[in-house]
Amino acid sequence: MDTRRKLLCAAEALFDRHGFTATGMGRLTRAADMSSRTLYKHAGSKADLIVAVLAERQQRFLRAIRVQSVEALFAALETWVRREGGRGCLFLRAYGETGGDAPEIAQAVSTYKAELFDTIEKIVSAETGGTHQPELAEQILVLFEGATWAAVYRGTGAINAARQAAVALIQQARS
Amino acid sequence: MDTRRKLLCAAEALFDRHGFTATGMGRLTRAADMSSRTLYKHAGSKADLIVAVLAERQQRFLRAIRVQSVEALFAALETWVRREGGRGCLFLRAYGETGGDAPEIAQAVSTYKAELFDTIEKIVSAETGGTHQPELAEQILVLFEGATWAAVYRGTGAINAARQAAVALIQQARS
DNA sequence: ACAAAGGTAAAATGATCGTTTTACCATGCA
DNA sequence: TGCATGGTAAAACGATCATTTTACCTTTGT
Repeated sequence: MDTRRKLLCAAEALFDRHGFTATGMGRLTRAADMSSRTLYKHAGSKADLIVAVLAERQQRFLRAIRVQSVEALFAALETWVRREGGRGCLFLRAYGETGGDAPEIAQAVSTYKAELFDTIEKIVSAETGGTHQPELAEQILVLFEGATWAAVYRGTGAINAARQAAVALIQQARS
Repeated sequence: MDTRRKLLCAAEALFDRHGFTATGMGRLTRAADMSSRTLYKHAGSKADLIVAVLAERQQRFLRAIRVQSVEALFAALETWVRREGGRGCLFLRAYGETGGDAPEIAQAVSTYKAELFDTIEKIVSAETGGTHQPELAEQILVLFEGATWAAVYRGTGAINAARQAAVALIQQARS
């Protein structure tokens, strides 16, 4: 089923570059190079398509930041932004566009963010000698979120700043 | 001209709660309790209205965070989020919904972010004894941005975490 | 040979979009 | 008295929205 992948790729790119609501199904069928009938047979509805795009993005992004140190975490984010461009967190953008009025999308966002926090918590724990430090993990999460968004208007320099701040906080916690 | 203020207030609330694109002019006229003719005479167009809302928000928000310490900066953010709710940065949301396809909105966003960075830079400078430290200021900016967004899904706890991280970074820079 | 599967193009559906128009009503000032 | 000013309601505008329908074309496996 190459069709579904083609659809998801086109949809992810368009949603990311032009926004979810502003991207119409007409533009999607053209970009994915398929008839609207085929699109609806695979996607179900636009909301379903958004959820599918988010699910695929979650897998891809979490795999991209599967690292073992805080330093590498921010390096991975920088690589991602250089490759894909930085337009903020796609999940929060989806949530913001619907105002939480679409429960399925709100659910996808909270699932992703929970897993993101979990990922960061594990990295932080590994760097501080296996100790549980939820407050420190939350600080790193905030830096990660901030780097993602600040990169929109300040470029990858913001990610570097975040990386240095994160390293400093970790080092301070270790002593 | 009470009419214009009524319009801007209603528009800001609806845009914030339901998104810019998803908020139609019909819903706006109902919320602002005025005819569409009156609305268009004051607003010009929807894009103009969005720009006007952002300009008003910029003034209001920057006034709310006009403080003299990093600690107070994050306390002010927490107060804001408690009062107005945390749905992320309205400017970046507007930018994300249009994908930068609307130059007037992109301009409003970059103007605001420049002034925000300036504000933070001054606070940081005051706290480090008048020295210029753009890297430290950028770290605080990233924490501020991250706190704004992480509060969407983690509540005000994320702002507290950011505040503590910021204070630690400032203290470390002072020694 | 045949039928199911999966695709196409193109038109139609009804709703909603942003915006403008038409026609009217109050107010206050000259 | 008269005439701007600033508002109202309601209809109409053409465009676009998400979605469905109709009718047809290729594959592919049995």
